[in-house]
Amino acid sequence: MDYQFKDIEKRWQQFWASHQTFKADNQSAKPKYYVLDMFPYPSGAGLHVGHPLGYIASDIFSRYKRLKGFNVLHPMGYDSFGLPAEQYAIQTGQHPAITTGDNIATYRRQLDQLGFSFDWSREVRTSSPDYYKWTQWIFMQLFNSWYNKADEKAESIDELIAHFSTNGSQGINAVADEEVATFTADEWNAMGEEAQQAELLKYRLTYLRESTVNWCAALGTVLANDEVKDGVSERGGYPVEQKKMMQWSMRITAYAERLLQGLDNIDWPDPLKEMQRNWIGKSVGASVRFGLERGVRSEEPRAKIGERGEENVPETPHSETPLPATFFEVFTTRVDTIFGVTFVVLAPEHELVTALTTPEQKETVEAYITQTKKKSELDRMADTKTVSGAFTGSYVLNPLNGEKIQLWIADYVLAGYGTGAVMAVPSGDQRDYLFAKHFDLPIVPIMDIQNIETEADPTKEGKYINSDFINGLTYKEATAAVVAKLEAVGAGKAKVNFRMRDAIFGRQRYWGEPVPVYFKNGLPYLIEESELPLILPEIDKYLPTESGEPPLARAEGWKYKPLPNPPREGGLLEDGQSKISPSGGDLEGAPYELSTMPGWAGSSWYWYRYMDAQNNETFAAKEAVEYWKDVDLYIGGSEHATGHLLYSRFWNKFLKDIGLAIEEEPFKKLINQGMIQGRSSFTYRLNPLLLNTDDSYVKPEVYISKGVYELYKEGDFDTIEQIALFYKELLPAPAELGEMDFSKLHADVNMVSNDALDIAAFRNWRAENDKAIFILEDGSVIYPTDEANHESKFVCDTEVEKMSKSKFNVVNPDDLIERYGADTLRMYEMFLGPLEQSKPWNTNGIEGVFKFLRKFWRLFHNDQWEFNVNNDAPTKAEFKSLHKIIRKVEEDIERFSFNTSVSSFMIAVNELTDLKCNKKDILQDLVVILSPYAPHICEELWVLLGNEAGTLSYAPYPVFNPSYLIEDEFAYPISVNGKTRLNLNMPLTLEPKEVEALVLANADVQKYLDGKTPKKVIVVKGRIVNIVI
RNA sequence: GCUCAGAUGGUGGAACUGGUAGACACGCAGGACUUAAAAUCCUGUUCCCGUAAACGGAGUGCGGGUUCGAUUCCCGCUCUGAGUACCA
Repeated sequence: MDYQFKDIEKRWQQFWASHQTFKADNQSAKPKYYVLDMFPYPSGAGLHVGHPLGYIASDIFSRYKRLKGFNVLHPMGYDSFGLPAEQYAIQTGQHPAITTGDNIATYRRQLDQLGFSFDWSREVRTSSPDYYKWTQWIFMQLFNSWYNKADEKAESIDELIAHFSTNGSQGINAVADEEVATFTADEWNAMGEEAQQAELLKYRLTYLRESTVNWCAALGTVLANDEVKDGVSERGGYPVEQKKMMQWSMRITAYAERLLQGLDNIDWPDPLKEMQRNWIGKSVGASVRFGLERGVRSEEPRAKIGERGEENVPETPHSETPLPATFFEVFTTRVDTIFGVTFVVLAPEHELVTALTTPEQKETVEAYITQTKKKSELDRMADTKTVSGAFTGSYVLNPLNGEKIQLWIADYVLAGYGTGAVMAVPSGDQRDYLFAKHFDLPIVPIMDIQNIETEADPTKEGKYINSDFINGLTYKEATAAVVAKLEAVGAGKAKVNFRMRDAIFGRQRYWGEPVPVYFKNGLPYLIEESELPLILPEIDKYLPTESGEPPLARAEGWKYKPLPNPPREGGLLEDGQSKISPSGGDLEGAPYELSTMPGWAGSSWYWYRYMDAQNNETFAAKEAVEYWKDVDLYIGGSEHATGHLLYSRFWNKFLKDIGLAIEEEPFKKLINQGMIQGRSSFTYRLNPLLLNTDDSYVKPEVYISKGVYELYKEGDFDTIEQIALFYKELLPAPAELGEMDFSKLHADVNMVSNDALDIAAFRNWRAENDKAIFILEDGSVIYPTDEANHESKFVCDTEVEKMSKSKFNVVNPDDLIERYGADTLRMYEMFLGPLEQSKPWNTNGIEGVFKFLRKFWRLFHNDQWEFNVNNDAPTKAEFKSLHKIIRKVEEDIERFSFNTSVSSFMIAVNELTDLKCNKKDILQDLVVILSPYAPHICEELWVLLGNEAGTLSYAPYPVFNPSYLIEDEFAYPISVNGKTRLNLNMPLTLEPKEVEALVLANADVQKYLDGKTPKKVIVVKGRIVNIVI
C-alpha cells in the first residue's frame, strides 16, 4: 500500500492511548530522565503552528531517551487560570471554568493529533481544586516561615516565636520589613495576640503590606513588573498607574543572593541567565549617612526615618534645633569618591523633602514636584537628556570631613531604588556631571589622572587627590579605608543592594486561586489545612463591586466559619458561638481575603505535581520527589525569563529549605525555543482614480501579480501603458482614467502556496472577489468566467509580522496534519532551522519532508506497493550509510540540533534508495533511529518487519560501530596558495612526506607550479594539502 | 544609551576543534512519462566573463589584521533582532 498517513497515525495514536505506552513508573532500575515543557495557557484560539515547536523537540528527546534506556517522565498539563477566560466571562457571562474546559478539550485534541508521548495520567490543571489545594497549601507554608540569614534558609515561624519568647528580638538576623521592633522576651510575652501577630507578619515569607503597585484600571487589577511594558499593560496595552494598596507580597528578596549564585550551576542559555542577573541587580557598595544641617524649619512631625540607631549619628554643631530626622542614608557603589561629593540629591517623592525645604525654596520645590508628578512614567523614561531639579535650601554634612553640601531634589533619582537618595560626584558620574554643569555646582577632581574637561571620568586608575586621608591611595586601598572609617564613626557600612523587589502576590480578579486566609481585627489568619482546598465561590458577575472591591466580594455568604468538629482554638465554642471576633461576636463568620493569587502561583511548583499527580495526601509523595528530584531538560520560551523562571526557582529553594524538595535548582538544563513569527501574504489591487464617474457602475476588482506590480513601480512604461489600456477597456464609456493607485491587501496565507495564490480559493474567500480579474506574473489575464489552465501564476508579496488572526497569517496545525500528516509536520518544524532561533513560519518546503517520508516508506515496498524486505546480508556500502546516520543522529540529538539530523535522514534514505537496499538488517535499525522524529510511520513499519506492536518505543537504540566507516583512501583536496585546485585520491596510510612526494609528482599539480619550486608544502593527514609558491 | 544574540545563494538553512563554502530542502529552468492535468522521475541551478564546455575571476554584512589556509580567531565599523532603561 501507498503511504496512508491518515490511517497509520490515527491507529497508532489510539494504540498508545489504550495501551498507556508512555506511562512512567515512579520507581525503576533504569536511570531517570525528566523532560518538561512549559505548560500552555489554553487560549480560545487553539494551537497555532508555533506552539508545538518546543513540544516536538522535547518529544523527540523523550522518545530518544527511552530508546537509550532511561525511565522518562514526560508530562503535560494546563496553566488554566488566567485573564483571557475571565475577560471572556465578563463579556458573555459564561463561567470561566466552562470556557477553560472547552479550550482544554481543543488543546488536547490538537496535541493528540501530533503524536506526543506524554504520560497523560499525570495531567494537571492549575484551576482544578485538586491542584490548587496544594498551591494554597504552599502559600500556607510560606506564611508560616521566615528567612533566617544566620542559616541562609527559611525556617518555621514557630522557631521565631520560641526565640522571641525566650530571648526577645535580640540575636535575630532575619530578612524582614524595615520597621521591625526591638523588644525583650518579657516585652514580647506581654504583648497581646494581635500585637504579636502584627509583628510576626513583618517576618513571614508571604506578608501583607501597603505597597506601591502597578494598578491597571481597565483590567481592574494589579500587574507584576514583568506584566507592564513601556508603561502599559502587556496584555491589551491599557494604561497603568502607580497606586498604594494593601497587598500580599512574597519575600523573594530573601533569596536574591541564592537566586544569583544558583545561576552559575545550571545549564541555561547565557542571555537568559544574564536577564535574571540584571533583574536581581546586585550592586556591592556602601550605605553612607549624611547628617542634616541645623536651620531646617518645619511644622512637620518627626519623620520615622532615621529614628533607629540614632545613637550613632555624628554630632552636628547645632544639634539643639529640632530636626525631622538627624540624618538620611544614601547608597553608593563608589564610596571611594566620597570627597568628590559636591551635592546630594533626593528623589522628589522622598519622605523628607517637605520637611527639608526652606521657606525661601518652598515655591520652587513644590513647583518641581508638581511638574514631576505630571510627567508620565513614559515621558520620564524617554526624556533622559534634559537636566532638571530644584534646590531645597537645606544643607547636609559630609560625614567624613563635615563639609556643608547643598541638598537638591531631581527626578533622575528614583524613590524605588536604594534609599531614594544619592551622593552626587560630578567628577566621576556623567549624570551628576551634567547636573552640576547645568546648575553651576562645583566639580572636584579626586583622581590624579582624571580628565574632566568635557565629561565625567569614572576611572578607578590612578591615585586620589583632594581626598583627605585617602590621598595617594589606589582604588582598592581607598575603598577599604573609607568603609573602615565610616564604620568607625558610625556613619555608614559596606552594603549590598538589590534592584529586585518583593513580588506582589495578589490580583483583584476572580479567575485565580483563593488565598486561604481570613481576617480578624484586620489581621490575616490562615484557615486550617484540613479545610483545603478553599474553593472559588460562585458569583453573579465577574466584575468588581460598585464599591470597588474585588469580584469575590460578590460571593454570597462567603465567610470563614470554622468547622465545629473537631473544636479547636479560634473555632466555634461547644455551644456554637464563634470565637473568631471577641469584640464583635461575629456569628456571620470572618471575612476571607478577597483578592486571588496571581498567574504565576500555579506554575511555580507544577513540575512537582507531575511527579505524583493523583496524590490526595500531599503535594507529591516524598518517594516520588526523591526519585525524580529535578527536571533534566526544560524547553520553553524566553518570555518567561524574569517571571515564571525566577518565581519557580524561588519557590523551589523555599521548598528545599523546608525539606520538601531535594535540589537547590529545579531545572538543570533549559532551552529556549525560538519564536515563530507569521509570514503574511499580500495581493495588490488596482485603485484607479476615475474621472467623470457617477455611481451607476462599480469599479472592477483587478489584482496584479507581484512581478507586474514591481515593474509598474519601477516605472516600466510598457507595463504602465498596458495596465491603463486594459483597465480602460473594462470601464463603461463615460469613465475617464486618472492616476493609478494600489491597495496592498492581506491574503489568507492558507490560500497561498510557495507565494502563488490559489485563485479559486481567493474567489470563495470574500464575496467581492467573486468577479475579480487577475493579471498574472507573465502579464496574462484571468477573467471570472475563465478558470482554464494558465501557464503563469499569481504571485503574492510577503512580509514578516506577528502571527495573528487580523493579519491572516495564522497557520493552524490541523490543516497541515490533514494534508500531510503529523509525522511530516513534526519533521518539518524541526527541519525549519535551529530550535533556539526565531524565524517566520513558512510552509514552503513542507513538500520536501513529505516526499522524504514517502521515499522512506518506499524503501520497504516494491513498485506495486507490496511490502518487500528481505533477510540478505547487507553490503559494506549499506552498513556505511546506516552507521553514518546512527552516529550523526546521536550527536545531533545530544546537542539539540534537530534540523541537521532531519537532513541526515534525507541523505541516508537517498543513499539507500540509490543502493536499492531493502534488507531488514539495515532498515529495522533505521526505523528505530527515525522513530523519535516520525513515530507513527515507524510503528507501522516496525510491525510490518515482524515485531510486536508497541515494543518500538522501548527498543534498544542501535549501537554505532566505527569499523564500518573506516576508509582506506581519501580524496585529498590540493590547494595552491590556499585556493583548492583539484582532488587526488591517496591511501590514508601514507605519511605526510609520502603524500607530498606524490602530490608534487602529479602532472596536473606541476601545471599549477609553473616550473617553480614550492616554498612550502603543508600536509594535514586525512584533511588537506596546501602548496605555497 | 547599556547588555546579549545574529548577518552565508532567489528562500529556509549546512559547514561541530581554523582545513574542499553553499550539504539537505524549497523555488526556478529544462527534460521524461501522460490525450491532458496531478503525482512521479531525471538534469541543471552562488555570482561574473564566455554560445557552450574546458578554463578563468570574485565570493560568507563592511574595513583591516593574524595564518600556509579564516564563515570560524583578533581589532574597528554598519545593520537587524531581543532584553533593559536615569540603578546611584
